[in-house]
Amino acid sequence: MDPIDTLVRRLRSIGTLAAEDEAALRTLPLRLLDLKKGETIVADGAVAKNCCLVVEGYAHRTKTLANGNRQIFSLHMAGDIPDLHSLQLRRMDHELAALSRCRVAYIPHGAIKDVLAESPALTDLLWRETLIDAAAFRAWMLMLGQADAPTRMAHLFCELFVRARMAQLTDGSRFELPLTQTDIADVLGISLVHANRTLQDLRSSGLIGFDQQFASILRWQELKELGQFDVSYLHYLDDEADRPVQQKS
Amino acid sequence: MDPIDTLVRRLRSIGTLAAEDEAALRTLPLRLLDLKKGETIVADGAVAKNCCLVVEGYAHRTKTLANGNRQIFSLHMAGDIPDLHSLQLRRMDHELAALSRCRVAYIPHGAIKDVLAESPALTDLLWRETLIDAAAFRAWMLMLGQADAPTRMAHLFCELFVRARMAQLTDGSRFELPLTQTDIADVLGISLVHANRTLQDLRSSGLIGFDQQFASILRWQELKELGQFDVSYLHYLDDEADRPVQQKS
DNA sequence: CGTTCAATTGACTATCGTCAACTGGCGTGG
DNA sequence: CCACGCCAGTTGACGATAGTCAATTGAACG
Repeated sequence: MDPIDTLVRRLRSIGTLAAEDEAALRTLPLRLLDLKKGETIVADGAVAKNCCLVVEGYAHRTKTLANGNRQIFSLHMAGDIPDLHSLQLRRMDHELAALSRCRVAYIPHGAIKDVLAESPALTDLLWRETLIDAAAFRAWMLMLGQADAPTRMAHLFCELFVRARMAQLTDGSRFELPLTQTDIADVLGISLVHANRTLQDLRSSGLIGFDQQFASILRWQELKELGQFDVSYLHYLDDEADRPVQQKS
Repeated sequence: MDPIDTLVRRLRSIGTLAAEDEAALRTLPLRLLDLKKGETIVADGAVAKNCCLVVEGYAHRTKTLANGNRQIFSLHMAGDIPDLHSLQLRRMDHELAALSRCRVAYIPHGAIKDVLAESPALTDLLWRETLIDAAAFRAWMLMLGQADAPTRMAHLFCELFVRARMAQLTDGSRFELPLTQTDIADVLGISLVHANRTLQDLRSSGLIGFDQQFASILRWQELKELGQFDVSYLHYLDDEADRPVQQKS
């Protein structure tokens, strides 16, 4: 899969990308890198000189408290640029790392700025992308502050499924999700033991299937209700994001 | 106080603002409005046509879950534009409202876009402002997911104090903070009763003073440690943000 | 002077965290 | 080839942080 294709698909799902802007993106110099699970992409406190486009697999952003507690802020799949903000905030206030084995493309800030200088429309679109990132943080703040563990977990699966589907990474109701239960616990802000028990509840009530590498949405409507999930915060252009899920027969 | 003065001060604290860009900002048409406590500024789901600059008092962003639980995402003081993101994300995914009696200035999107079209530097600066907003969300996600109530509360007072000081809204270690304990609870993601007890602990241990309208930082160093507060996520340009607090004698 | 809102307190409950032990799979190295 | 260690998942028992319910006080306001 061509790296820029994934980016173009992502941008087209949230806004209008003119042909000449797509052409400009395709001139960007890329440095491809394959990463192992857990490898740091950009360290907390580092001064970034590149942005990092996820091409395959998953990346995540994380911050660790003095007592060792870790919070995962976001998960990123093909087409995402998790550190796009570093264009304007050079010094990282958190860490970006590979969640699974993954492939990323480094793009120098200078090259991106050159392209943006020529296109206000593309500037708007990338700005919009960073704002959708922020909107997702708000959605997660709402979960972390106000929802119990089952709701949070259902919400997580809802968000990841919709994003994967919009990025054409799903096969029906099934998609790759290389998360350990420890990772899930750190996203949801609950303990590993509690994450394990909550996951078992979701599985046994037939809402989702999940084993290490793959997740399946078994009852979309019920999962959405449990997770209090409203897709609008992801700010996709069209209604495709909210269409029902066809189950495998 | 001139509305644009507060905005200029805010922008100068996080980046470089050229004289001609400041001049351009001063040409923006403003519609001033005085709001009562609790009044909605922009409703959840609304399509925004203006941005809203806080001139006096406090505004806040909030979202309510189906079960009635409310999470406050952020508090905003003079110089902030809490809905700057609406430039690129027209439809609100949360509500903006007055936290206390406050004065705001509406600025039409069109006027801002006209100014930004002439100045890439100002575009970068406002983009940066929205990204600092997102960075604050991450800091709060970390608290909501990983910290206990006393830590969260200490962190809240740390952040509000530093921002108020940078906005020149403090008098020594004292600043206006028109928050009810219900508001605090909704920021911290804890119950009102628990917020009340945690606040009493902070007061009786001598770290802060707080009564309805005003907060005082009594032991800055200890408060920072309890709140695990590291100012860097606010991305101020200079070190002033991290200087010690002089107590009143 | 009554009503409402904010703060406070006590008592009880429950969700969730911690500690600890056990299982199974997988890869590596002797 | 098998033993060992490591990692991920699972389970039980217990404790603690935090939520809920309920009642009281005091201040502000009309």
